[in-house]
Amino acid sequence: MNTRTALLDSAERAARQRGYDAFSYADLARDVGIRKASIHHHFPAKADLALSLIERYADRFFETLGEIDSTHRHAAEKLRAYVALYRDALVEGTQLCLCVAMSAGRDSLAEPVLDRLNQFHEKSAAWLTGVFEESLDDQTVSGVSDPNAEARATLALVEGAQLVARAAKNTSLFDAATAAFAARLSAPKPH
Amino acid sequence: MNTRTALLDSAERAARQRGYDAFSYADLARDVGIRKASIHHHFPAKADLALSLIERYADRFFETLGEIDSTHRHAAEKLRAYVALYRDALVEGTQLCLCVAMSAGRDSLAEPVLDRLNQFHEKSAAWLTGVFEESLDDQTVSGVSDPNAEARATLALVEGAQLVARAAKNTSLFDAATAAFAARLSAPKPH
DNA sequence: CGGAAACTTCCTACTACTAGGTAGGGCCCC
DNA sequence: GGGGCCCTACCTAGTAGTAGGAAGTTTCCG
Repeated sequence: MNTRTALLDSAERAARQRGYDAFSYADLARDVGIRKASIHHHFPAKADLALSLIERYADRFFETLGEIDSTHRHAAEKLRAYVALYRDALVEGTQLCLCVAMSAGRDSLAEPVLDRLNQFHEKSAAWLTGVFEESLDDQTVSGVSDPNAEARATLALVEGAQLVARAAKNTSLFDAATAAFAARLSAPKPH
Repeated sequence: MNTRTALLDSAERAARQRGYDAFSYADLARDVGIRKASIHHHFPAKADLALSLIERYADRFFETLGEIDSTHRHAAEKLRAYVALYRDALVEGTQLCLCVAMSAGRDSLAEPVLDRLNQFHEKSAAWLTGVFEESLDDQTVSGVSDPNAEARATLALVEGAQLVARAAKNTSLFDAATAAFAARLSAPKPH
C-alpha cells in the first residue's frame, strides 16, 4: 500500500535493529521494492526521514500511555504496563526502542530530531512522575518518597535494561534488570 | 610517544563521543597526525582496533573496581564510587562508557568484540552482586532482598542514565536518574 | 463531454564523496 | 640485511543526493 508508510516501517525496523547510522537509502529501496532515487521524492534528505520517524513513533508511544491510563486504575498496574511496553519492544532481543537507538548514535542527528528526542524523554518523565504521585495515594508501590526522582530512575532503568538485553540478544536480561523494580509493585488484588 | 597508544586514545574518545560506527580511519589519521594507511600497520582491520579498544577499556575498568574494593569498607561507599565512575565517564555530557557506546551499535560488531562486551556486563554484574551481598551484612544499603536482581538493576540504571544524560548533553540528568538509588545508600558515618 | 495542463510517483543515469583496505617502496636503527 | 614504521597512490564498494524524463492520475476549463 502507501509507499511512504512502507518506507517509514522499513526505516523504523532497521533503525531499531541496527541503529540509526546503520541503514541506507539503498537498504530501504531494496526492502520496499522501489529505486533509491524515488525515496528522495518522499523524504528529500535523510534528516527529513528521521524527523518523520521519531514524530510518528512518539505519537504512537504517548497514545499507548494514554490507553494505559484509561485501562488501569492503580499506579502499580500502570507501571507494570509501562515496563511491559519496553519489554515487548525488544522483540526477542533484537530491537530497541527507537529513542534508545537514536540516543545512542546522537551525534549524527540533526538539531530538530534531537529536540524531539529530548521532548520524548521529558514527556515520558512527566507521565511517570504523575503515576508515582498517584502511588502516594493508592499505596500500590513501595518505598516511594520523591516521585520525580523515581520517574527519572525508571526511565533510565528500562532504557538501560533494553541496551544490556539487546547486547546479549537475550530478553531475560531485561527481566532480570527490572525484577527488583517489579517486586516493589503490589500484586493485583484477587477478588 | 607510542603511536599505537595514541591511536587507541583517539579511537576511544571518538567511539565514546560519537559511537563506534561514527569514526573512521581517516578521522583517526587526522587526529594522530599520520596517514590513513599507516594505521593498518598497527591494526590491520577495524575489528582488530575494536577488540584492542574494549580489552584495554575492560582491563582498566575492573582494575578500578579492584581499587574501589580496597579503598572502601562498606557496601554503600563502594556503590557510591561505582555510580561516580559512570558519572565521571560522561565528561560534561559528551562521552559514554565505551561499552554503552558499543552496545548501541552492536550490529556492526564482530563476534569476538561482542563476546568481550557481554563478558564486561557479566563481570560487572558479578562484582555488583558481591557488593550487594556485603550490604546484607553491613546494612549500609536499604531495601536489598535479592543481590543479583539489585546488581542487574544497578547496571541497567547507570547505563540508561548515561544514555539519557548524553542525549540531552546534560550531566544533571544522570544525577536525577541516580538520585533515588543514592538515597538508599547510608551516609558515611561522621566520627 | 473532450482535452490540455499540472501534479504525483517512479524511473535511469549520474555526481561528488567517504569508507575500509591493499601494493609497494623509502627510511632508519638494531 | 632485516624488521619496524610510515609514506604515496590506488582500489572497490558504498554513501547521500541531483537531473531530467516517463508514465499515470487529477484538475480545470471551454
